[in-house]
Amino acid sequence: MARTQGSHSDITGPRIRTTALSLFAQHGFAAVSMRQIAGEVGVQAGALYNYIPDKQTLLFSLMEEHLRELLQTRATREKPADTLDRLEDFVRFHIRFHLARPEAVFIAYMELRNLTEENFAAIEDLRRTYEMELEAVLRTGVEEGIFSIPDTKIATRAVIAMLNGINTWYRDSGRLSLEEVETIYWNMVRQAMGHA
Amino acid sequence: MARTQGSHSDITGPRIRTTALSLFAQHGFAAVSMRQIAGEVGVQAGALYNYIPDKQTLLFSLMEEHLRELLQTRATREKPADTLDRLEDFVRFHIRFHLARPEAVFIAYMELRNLTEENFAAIEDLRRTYEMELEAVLRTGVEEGIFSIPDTKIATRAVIAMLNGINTWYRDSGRLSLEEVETIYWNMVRQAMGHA
DNA sequence: GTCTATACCCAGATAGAC
DNA sequence: GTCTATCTGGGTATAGAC
Repeated sequence: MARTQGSHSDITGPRIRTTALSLFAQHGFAAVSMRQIAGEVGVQAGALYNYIPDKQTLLFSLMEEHLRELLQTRATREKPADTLDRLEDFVRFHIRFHLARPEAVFIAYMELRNLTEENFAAIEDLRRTYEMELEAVLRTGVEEGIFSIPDTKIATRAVIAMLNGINTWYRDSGRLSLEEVETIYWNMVRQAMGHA
Repeated sequence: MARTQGSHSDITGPRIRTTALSLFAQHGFAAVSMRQIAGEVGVQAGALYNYIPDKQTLLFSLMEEHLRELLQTRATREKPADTLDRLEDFVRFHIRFHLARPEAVFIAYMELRNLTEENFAAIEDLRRTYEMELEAVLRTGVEEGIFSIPDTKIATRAVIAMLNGINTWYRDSGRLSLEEVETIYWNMVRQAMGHA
């Protein structure tokens, strides 16, 4: 993969990010070296620093980009008016979005320990924003009497944890289609929330 | 914490393990050095190798010990005859056992990437054994007609993921007691499994 | 923008004195 | 069983030539 020489600013920048994402997901942030990333990209380690200030910032920006895209995509989506439909929409959206980018999801959950304090706080803030939408739906449903759960905060966490678990086992080549998985989980979530 | 000199085989061995467990949970396996472990224990790095062959084996043995204790504890527990009671027993046991040793749980899930192929296979085998008990209960319940789930394998994973999520937020000092958390989750699980 | 070279530091693991 | 000392390799990041 050795590069002779030359200027490739449009290509190298994005390639560093996708390569780092993939390597961090496979081996973990701390276990991946800058030399390793550079090697896969096809440049020398020093060249990476034309694009990123340091390794920590690279990790943070990958996580931040992922969460911002999540919020952005969610925000521009048309939402059903009915509360039950809204929960179904959230569940199906969550599964689809997260299964489509397993590496980013994995990093965003597993590498929180490796963020500096400030960066950690920023990422947690974005995640909280996302989860608050789900909690709002659940609270509305409780007020309307269609859900029966004693604590919407806990129910929110339970739903998110259950859905995130899919990423640990789902494979495109598996025996169930994405649509089937969505439906199975949607039913479990609906029932768990005490919907009749 | 410098140790002058002398022999402490009964103390040092266990201390290495508890210290490593704690440091790995906090910073991640790859980010913790042998010198760091030795420093906290109060010995020089070289002395660690009187107790462990290498860092990889240390990680593996910590995970293995955790899972063996899980299986052991579970095996020697009296099980209710009724299927619904059995599921409730599993849920409450799982929550209690895992909340009691958050560091070991965290490592056993987060550091799988850092195991060699053989060690990974051994750990996954132990985990599968544990989860198979839950799946057996669910399958029995479906046959008896008290649960209504289309796929017991997926339901098993969903329940485990939901319960494991508790470890990411539960604190002894929080607003809910362990008993309350258990009951809330037990109800969500029961309903998710389609129990009337 | 990328290269080569390097500063500086720390990693895992071992050898041999005590 | 622990220490000190050390081997060997690799880490992040920077400097300066092209």
